[in-house]
Parts: sequence; structure tokens; C-alpha cells
Amino acid sequence: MGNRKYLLIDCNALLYRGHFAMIRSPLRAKDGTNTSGLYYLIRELIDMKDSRLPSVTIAVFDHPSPVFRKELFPEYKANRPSMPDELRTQSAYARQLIPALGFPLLEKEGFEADDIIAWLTQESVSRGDEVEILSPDKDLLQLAAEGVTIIRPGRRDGQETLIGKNDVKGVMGVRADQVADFLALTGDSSDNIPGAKGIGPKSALKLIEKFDSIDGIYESISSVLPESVRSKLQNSMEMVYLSRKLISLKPAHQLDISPEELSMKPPNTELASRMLTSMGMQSILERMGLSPAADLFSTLGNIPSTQWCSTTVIGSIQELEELDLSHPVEGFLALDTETTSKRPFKADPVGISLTASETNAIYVPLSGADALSIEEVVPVLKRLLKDRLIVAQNGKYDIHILESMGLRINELRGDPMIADYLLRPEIQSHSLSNLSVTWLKRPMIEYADVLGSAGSLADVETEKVAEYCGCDSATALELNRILRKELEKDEKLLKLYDSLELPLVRVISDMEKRGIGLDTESLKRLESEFSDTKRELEEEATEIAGFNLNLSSPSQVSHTLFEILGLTPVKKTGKGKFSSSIEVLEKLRGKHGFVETVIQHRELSKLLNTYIKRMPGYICERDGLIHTSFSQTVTATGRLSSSSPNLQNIPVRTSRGRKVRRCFIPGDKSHVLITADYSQIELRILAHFAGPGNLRRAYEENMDIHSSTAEALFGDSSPEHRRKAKEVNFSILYGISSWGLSNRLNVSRGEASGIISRYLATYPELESFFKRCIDYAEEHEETRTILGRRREFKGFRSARGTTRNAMERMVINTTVQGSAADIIKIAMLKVDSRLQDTENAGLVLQVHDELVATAPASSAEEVSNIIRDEMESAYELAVPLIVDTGIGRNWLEAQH
DNA sequence: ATGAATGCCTA
DNA sequence: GTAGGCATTCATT
Repeated sequence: MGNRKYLLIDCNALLYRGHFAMIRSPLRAKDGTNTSGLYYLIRELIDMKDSRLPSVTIAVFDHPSPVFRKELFPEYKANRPSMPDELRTQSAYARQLIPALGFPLLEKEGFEADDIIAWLTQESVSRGDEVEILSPDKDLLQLAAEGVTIIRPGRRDGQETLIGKNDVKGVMGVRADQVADFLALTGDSSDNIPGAKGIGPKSALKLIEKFDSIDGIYESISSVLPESVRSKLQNSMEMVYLSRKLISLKPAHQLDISPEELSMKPPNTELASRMLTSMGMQSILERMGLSPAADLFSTLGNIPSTQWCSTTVIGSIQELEELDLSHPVEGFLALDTETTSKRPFKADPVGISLTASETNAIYVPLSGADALSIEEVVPVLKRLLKDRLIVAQNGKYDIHILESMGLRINELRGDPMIADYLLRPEIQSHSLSNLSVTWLKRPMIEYADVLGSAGSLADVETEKVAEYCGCDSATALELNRILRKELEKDEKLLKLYDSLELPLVRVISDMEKRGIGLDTESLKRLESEFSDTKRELEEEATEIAGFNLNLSSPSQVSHTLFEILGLTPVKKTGKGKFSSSIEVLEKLRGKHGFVETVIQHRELSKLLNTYIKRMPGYICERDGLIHTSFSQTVTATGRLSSSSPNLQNIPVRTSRGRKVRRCFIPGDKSHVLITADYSQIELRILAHFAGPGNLRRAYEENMDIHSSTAEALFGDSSPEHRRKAKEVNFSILYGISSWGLSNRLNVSRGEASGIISRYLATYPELESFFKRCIDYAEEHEETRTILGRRREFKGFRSARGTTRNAMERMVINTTVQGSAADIIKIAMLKVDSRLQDTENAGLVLQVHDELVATAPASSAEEVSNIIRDEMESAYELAVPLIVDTGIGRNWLEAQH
């Protein structure tokens, strides 16, 4: 041996890079399969083989689970989203294609590509062979040495960079043998490697330069300056050493690789040309001297099988009429609609699938050459859906689409997305494909694959959409059965599902559909008024600073405040830099004119960018209204959330903000807006849970709670003391801490903890309630709201220190916030039901403790009374629930 | 192009 | 200290 040259290819890193580099306009095979990453990898592999002329080119892959790093550190790569399905598919193809081209392919159970590369490198060098490694990954630079070169692929069509032992310093700032130490200090967020908290690349570079290594740093830790860096290093010592173990590519494990596995093989030209042809990679075919395969319809490889479900396309209205969907899975009938847009109010139907069977769906095309006429389909659908228990994934969407076709569904009886949310409220995505993987252990067809290169689903062949759509409804039906069974294990959750969340879907979809109007004229005036002021402020800032600066850049503002103008920094940001947040600016007010300029500019740009300029873009072309989307499955506590646009954070605090709120008006000119909000619902819930005591008594006697708290804390209820007491009352709901309260009240920690002691002495029942909450969480590792909504707190028992404190605060807040969410949801059902027979009146928004409705001016008074009554009687607490209402021509005016 | 860091709007 | 959505800037997956 010796004198050989190995070219090692870091395939996973290249796949990722190629995939994301072209994410906007991916390369696709004929059938729509995304091939960007695959093409990039194969091209690089061949390019490098041709230009570097190695004895052998070895493709190295990660094995799915990096075992030994996970053992060292369970959180390793834990924050990384799982590989996108599109990429997973490409990775599978690559593993077939590369061997077919004759290249050796290495992957080893429990090892990442980096480890295999490191091991091969070590072995080769010790034999006197040369190694070149193709990888964009900076971790691998630590391997650069005599005879070991790292090749970083070029950007775009640029030239790749060769990095030898002596070039590492120029690229990274440290020597190759210092790379692991350097990265151990900075950490790596993409792999969830912690590093030293608060040490960034700049500090790390200085440290390594001065002390040479981590060991050097800790040996001379007492001489590390500044003090802040020293204490950060001391606090993070364990993590730093752990990080180095994670990053270090010193091969610790013996790998069993035979010479056989490292040699070129005769290519399987037939398979290779078939794969390359079907993926449309002519250029690769040519370069490999292969001719295109004749049979374009040959299988691509391991496309996930969808054989478990078959979908029949309905060809005529007669066929639809004769359909028998009576074969019931406990009477449930699942449906799914396909459209041209994710936004229901700009979507046109493409088709709909129905199924009562988990394996055989039908599909009714509603667009394109095979389309049936919607007018003819709707009455038949009506009959088919009549008296059935309708199930749909994210049924609110389908309700909107069906409604746009003139078909109203009154009750949704199953929605896997919501069922899963009740079972696992903290899961970020309850998408059908995630649910399928979790509960059915089965992947689904990807939407992107169905769409292929088409711009809209309406342009995709009917058969393909039918299969996709049919699978979706069949999967929803199956998940409905399974998730319902799960919910049945928990009586409270089942009731919450059937009697609250599912009926609420209809209510929310009506709210979204009803929509809210926008006074675009007033908005335009605000825009020019605010823009003018903003421009003046920008000119002012330039003058003060003496150079042109971007006031929207926190770092430029910070630089100007603390380095140009020499003001004294108040607070640091998450890492290193001086904060210029509003909190800081308030404290600096008066110290320099520039501060006020920035404060004003912040307010104006926030209002302009987030609301004034953005809102008109959300106006629906069909009816001129704004339809927000409420999500029922996002928050960990049970609240709704609002997006596109978010109408739960419309400004109200400042006078300029209120001018924006004034621009929200009824959708109908003859209507008014009605607002109704719960007075201190969360504190009342606290009083209810806490039992007899001063808090409950205050509410029973209808006292001003903030004043009576002020009396207890400060001996009087002067406006200033009442304001502070109010802050304290709010802080209690967030799970009070002296640190938090001291920030909030702008007093010392000592003072804050004194206030807390007095508070708890005034309301001792609260302290014992908190204890009960925490004891329950301790025992069950979960907490429950008033209706039994559940949030899990895994690891509560073993949590210590600040983690434990944070969890305790979450437990308290979830109980209170979640119970308030429960109650207003009940109120929404009751209000909705009472307003059914009130002509044209209905809810339009929910803002956590507030409902907004629209009604003809003539019935506004009556409607507001109904809303108040239903909200106040939604749930009987040990203290009264009080609702304040208001009526007005716009949202601000309606705010009593 | 995406995502982290900052920052700010709401209850 | 709780729960969200979203904008801009800046650095890189």
C-alpha cells in the first residue's frame, strides 16, 4: 500500500447543500420528484473524480442515528427538524444510484459520515496514502493535515477551495488542530451543541489565540480577562468539554471496513441509465458515457407504497348518484377537498374525495377536463352527507370550501388534527402526514410530489390528484378511529373534544367567513401622516449621529447610542451586545435627544410596517373583507391563535396605536361592532381555585381588586400604588418571581420580594393553591384546566433549579390561562347558538378574553345584552364573572 | 434563500 | 416570570 489517493465524499452534507441552494426553483424529475440535492451530489462527485484523479472515490453517508454522540449528550441534534421527506427520498435514490455507477458507498450503523471519514483518513495517512475530503462542513477542517486536504465545493459555479493543513488558519482563524476546541467554545446551534454560553466566535478566537487550546484556557483560567468572559467559561466548563467530545473527530471506535468495501466496482449500467433517464439527468448520463434507457415508465425505486388505499374517480353525475357509501366505519364518513390555494377565501375547488372505508375512497373532480358540474354535484353530495358523522382533517378548511360551493355542514364529528391537539397540545405540527407517521407508522404522498412542476393542483392530472386526495380522506377516517379510541381513555378529554372543540369549528369558520371591514381611506391618511413623521425622525437621526444610519437596525442604533454618543449601556442582549430595546430606551430618556428620536421611530415603523401598510394586502378580492384564520391547534394552553393577519394583536395601548384600531369597521355599512370582554377573568379563576379567602371575598363583594390589593400592600390606594398593585396582580398570573417583578416594577429584587411576601400574606389561599397545583404536577407530570384540558410536563419530578422554577410558572399559568380559554370557548358556543335567530348578527373575533361581534345598528343593544348574558353565565365559578360591553362604528369606539 | 437574533404588538 | 404572530436585519443552513 501507500501512494494511493482517496477522495472521500461527505454525501449528506452535499445533498443538503444542493437541496437548499435550489429550494426556490428545484430540479424535478418527470414525475415531480425533487432532484436538486441528488443532482448536485452526483455532479460534484463526478467533477471531483475527474479533476482530482483519485485512486478511488468513496461516497460516505450518515447512518440515521448517531448513536454514541446521543449517548454522550441526548440533546445532540435534538433541535434539528427531521430531514424533509423530499430529501429523504433523494438520499434513498443516491444510495441506489451511487453503487450502480460503480462507486463504493459507506455507511455504518451508529456513525455519522464525519466519523467514517475521520477513521478512513487516519487509516490512510498511517499507511502513507493521501486523502482528499469533499465537504462544505467546517467541522471537517480539523482533519486537515500533512497529506489530508479538505475540498469545499464552490458557490454556484464558482471554483472549489482546497484547504490544506496550513490554510485552515486563513479560513477559520485557528489552526486545524484547534478547530475542535474553537467550535467547542462557540457551540453549534444546528447540531444543538451547547458550547460556552455567552461565548461567540469573536471571544473564542481571542481565547484560542492567547491560550492555544481549551486545556490551556482552563489551566490559566484565573488570568482570563475580562471577568465576564472568565465567569462564563467557568460556568460552562463541563459543557465545553462535552462539546469538544461531540465535535472531535478523533476516531474512538474501531470500524470494521474491508478493502473490498473501498474499491471501485463494475457499474450496473442498466440500472444507472434507467435511474438517470427517469430523473432527467441527461448531462450525467453523457458524462458517464451511458445511453438513455428506453423504458421511461420503469420504477424509480423505493417510492413509498400507497397500495393500502385505492381511489375511484367518479366519471359522471349518474355514477355519483348511484354511489353507495353506506358501508360504515361506525357511521363516520371522511372527506377531503383539493383546491387551488391554501387560503380558503381565494381558493377554487379542484376536487373532493369521500370515504366510508379506510381503504377505498371515491373522488369527484371539480375542475379540468374531467370535471363534474358543481351545481349538479352539490345536491347529490348533500344527500350523501346527510345524517352522516363527518370527519375531516382540519375540517374548518373543508367547511369553508364546501360552503363556497353552496353546501353547509352543520356539524363536524371528527377532526384528527384537533383530537391529536387535545392529546398532545405541545406538538408543533398536527399535519396529516405527521399524524400518519406517528399513529399509523406510515408516510404519505407529499403534496410537493403531487404538484410536481405544475403551478396549481388544477393543472395536475386527475388520477394523481384523486389518489392523493382519496388517501387523505381514508387516512383521516382511520386516524379518527384510532384517536377517538385514545380520547376515550380520558373521559374529560373526550367530552372536551365532542362537546367543545368540535362544535367550535363551525362557530370559528362562521366568524372567519363573516370577516371584518377595513377603513382603507383612514388607513391611507394614517400612512402618509406617520410616514412623514418617520422621515423627519430619520433626518434628525442622521444629523445627530453625523452619518447616515438605519434606525431599523438594532445594532446600528446600539452602536450609535453607546459608542458614538457615549451613553452608558443598561442591559445586554442574549449574547454580548448592548440592548437597545424600548425598556432600555425608556431608562435613557432625557439623557440625549437621540433616544427620543429612536423611541418615536420604533413606534411609527412598527405601526406602519406591521399594520398600516400590511393590512390592505389581506383584503379579500371576493368580498372586500378581512378574514383572519383562527387556529384551534397551536397553543399549549388551549387558547386560540390568529394569523394571516393576526387580529389578536391590533394596537390599543398608545394613542397612535388606537388610531390604527379605529380603522377596523363592520363588514356591513348598516352594522356596528360590539365588543364584550371579561373583567379580570384569570384573577377570578384564581380566586375560584384558591377557595375562601381575601381574593374571593373581594370579588364577592364586588370591590376594586387592584385598589384593595394596593391597600394591603402599601396601606393606601393612591393612583401610583393602585398601578403597582395591578402589576403585581398580573405578575401573579405568570407565576411570580422576585426577579420578574423587580423588572416589571422597576424596583430592586429585595423590594420585589418584600412585596411578594406581603402579597402572599394578604392572600394566603393563593400560596396553598399554587402548592396544590405543583403537587399535582409533581405526581402526574401534567396539569389540568377547569374542563380537564391536559398539558404534559415531562420531567417535572426530576427538574431542578431554574428549569424547575420555569416549569412551576408554566404549570400555574397553564392552569389559569387554559381555564380562561375553556370558559370563553363555552361562551362562544352559547353566544353563537343564541345569535342563530338574530338576523345577521354574529361573532367576528375572539381576543382571548374578548369577543367582537357585528350586528345591524338597530339590534345592537339587544345583541350586546345576549352576548353579555351568555358570557357571564358560561361557567359558574365561585365568584361572579363580569363582562363589559361596548357598541361603536369601529373597533376603538366599540371598546366602551 | 432560510433562520437566528432582536424587537414589539396583544391578552 | 405566561401564551401567541410577525417585521427587519444579519449571518449561514
